[in-house]
Amino acid sequence: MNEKQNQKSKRTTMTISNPLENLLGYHLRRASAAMISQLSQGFSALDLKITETSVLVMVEANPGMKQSDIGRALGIKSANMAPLVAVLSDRGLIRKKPLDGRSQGLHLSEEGKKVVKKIWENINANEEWLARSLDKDSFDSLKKTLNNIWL
Amino acid sequence: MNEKQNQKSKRTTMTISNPLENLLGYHLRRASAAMISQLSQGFSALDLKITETSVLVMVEANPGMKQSDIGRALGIKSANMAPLVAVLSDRGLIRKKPLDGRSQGLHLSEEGKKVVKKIWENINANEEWLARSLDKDSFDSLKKTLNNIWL
DNA sequence: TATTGTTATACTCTATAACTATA
DNA sequence: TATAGTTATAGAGTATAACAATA
Repeated sequence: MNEKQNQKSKRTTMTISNPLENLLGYHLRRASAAMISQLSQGFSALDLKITETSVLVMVEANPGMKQSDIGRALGIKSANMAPLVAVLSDRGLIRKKPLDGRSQGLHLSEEGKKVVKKIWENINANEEWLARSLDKDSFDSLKKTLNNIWL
Repeated sequence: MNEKQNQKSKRTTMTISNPLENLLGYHLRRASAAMISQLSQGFSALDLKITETSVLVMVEANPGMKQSDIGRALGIKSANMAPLVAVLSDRGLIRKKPLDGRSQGLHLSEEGKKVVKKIWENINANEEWLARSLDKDSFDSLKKTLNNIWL
């Protein structure tokens, strides 16, 4: 008899009020966190972090590009790009070719190209997960709304 | 004489391709980061972190609520709630009142009530900043879309 | 047994400051 | 002078593991 009401709290059905639920910023933060958690889980099989995958995808799309340009495009500071690129280079996923005395162009290795294919599989699966969570119309309108506003 | 083309790169107008721009997940992450940066800046004047302000707002809306319930509502793990609540308590913004032998209800102090007013000023300013960035229709549809989906 | 709260610890991402070397 | 890249370090948020005390 009325078992549902007793599922969470035993005595009083003390309802929780969350004023943050009315805020767009709050939902933006929660939605982003949920998405990142989902995406990271997929990338863990490749032993890659999200920032690392974003750099690999950029190198694939812009072979020979300097890491400073990639960092600017992704909003990653040069101080954080340095160790990030070092890891990818040490793992043999990217190669550095000198452009001049101070800057080096980044290229994918053969191994890197294989890895990027798997990265895209995960990215596409994540977008589908988002689409499932949002329904098609909301997904499209959200993408259009957010596109080219931030950065 | 075509000065605009020379604003960014000197020699070649090497256009950067960013395939991530087509992804909703990417924009969600960037938008959330931009919003958090904006909001944190406002809270720094109060010497409060975003997670701390979210707890204070919840205590204001639910006086006497246990920290475990607040953590659940906000998606903050109990291991992270403990030091968070301790800081707010040490600063005299909240008070703990024992509910039973193991749980304690949280309440705002007078000082805490004053601080929450300023928190709301910052939150409202942030929402207005978001609305300005997005235009009214997109803002409303975004809020409706994200509402009650995540968590 | 499950819940409340705590401590310790580690990881990801981001930020600033200071620095070297090159254009 | 400005840019490319690096190192060191700190902070904010989140995660797991292990634990004591209580319901």
